[in-house]
Amino acid sequence: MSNSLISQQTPAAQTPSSWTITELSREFGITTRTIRFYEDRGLLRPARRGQQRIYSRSDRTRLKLVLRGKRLGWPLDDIREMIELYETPDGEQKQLDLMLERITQSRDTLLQQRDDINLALSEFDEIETRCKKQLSTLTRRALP
Amino acid sequence: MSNSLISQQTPAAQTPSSWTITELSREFGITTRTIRFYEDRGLLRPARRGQQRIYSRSDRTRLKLVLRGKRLGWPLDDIREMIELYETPDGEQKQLDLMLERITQSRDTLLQQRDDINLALSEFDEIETRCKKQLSTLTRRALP
DNA sequence: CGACAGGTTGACGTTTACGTCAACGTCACC
DNA sequence: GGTGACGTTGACGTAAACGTCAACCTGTCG
Repeated sequence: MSNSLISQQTPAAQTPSSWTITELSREFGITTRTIRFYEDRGLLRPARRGQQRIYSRSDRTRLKLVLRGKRLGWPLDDIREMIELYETPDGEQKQLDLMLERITQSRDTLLQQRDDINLALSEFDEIETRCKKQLSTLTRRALP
Repeated sequence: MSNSLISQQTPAAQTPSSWTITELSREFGITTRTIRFYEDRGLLRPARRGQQRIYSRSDRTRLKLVLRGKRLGWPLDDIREMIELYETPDGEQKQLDLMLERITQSRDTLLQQRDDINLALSEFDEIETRCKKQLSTLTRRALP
């Protein structure tokens, strides 16, 4: 069994098993130029039929991972490293140790981000409560 | 009572109540140039003594919020909007409605980010487990 | 055959978020 | 009164992450 989380799954009934660049761009709401740019930066490695790019199921998964990384505000280079964690096959001891270290680092970043988010969320709750109180005060004044 | 979450608190025993730009830059590990740039983009509004900038307790809190926004990968303009939510005083109905809408938007973004983080974290757990299993296999082979 | 949709490469432009550097002010201290 | 430490403004440079545009290839439909 492969170590990769990105490898091909058993083909589900209706979903296609390969995509063109415009199909992917439409599905994810990004431009084809962006997708090619990601390839240029080593984030994607689609197959070719002649000149044209063909995106496999795993290429599509990679792209999803890229977009998730973007939503978290990670730079592309960091995203590439992160994705490599998903695909690295069973390696040697040194390789595995390095992977574990990188996982720890990425996890620390994620946990920090999650803490930041939880703080912001609770502060927003507080502000929202105040707003609503203020609003009800206003309407009470308006209807005496 | 003010509506702001950033307003001055009762001065705690030891903490100073104003800072210079270099003090802040050292405390948060950013350059003075960056701090001035944030001011330029409307994220900070320090007082002046002559030409020099003086940062109050609330300026420092704002800066902390900026850095938190950066850790979440938000663009500076979005961070400014977010911070304005913290400071807007009691407004009129229209203003309050707008605030509530913005809070909802920011919260949606944060919740999406938190979902992404939780997904990534659980995937990393999975990868880590595999790595460790693989490692123990290696050491078992090494010591027959 | 022509024309058109879809894809490719390369060059160049643009925005964001800073860094770098030069020239100048100012205050304290020796 | 010079000389640092600290601070300011302005001009310019830069890396990342794309967008824009032109020129070209390729299959296919009428």
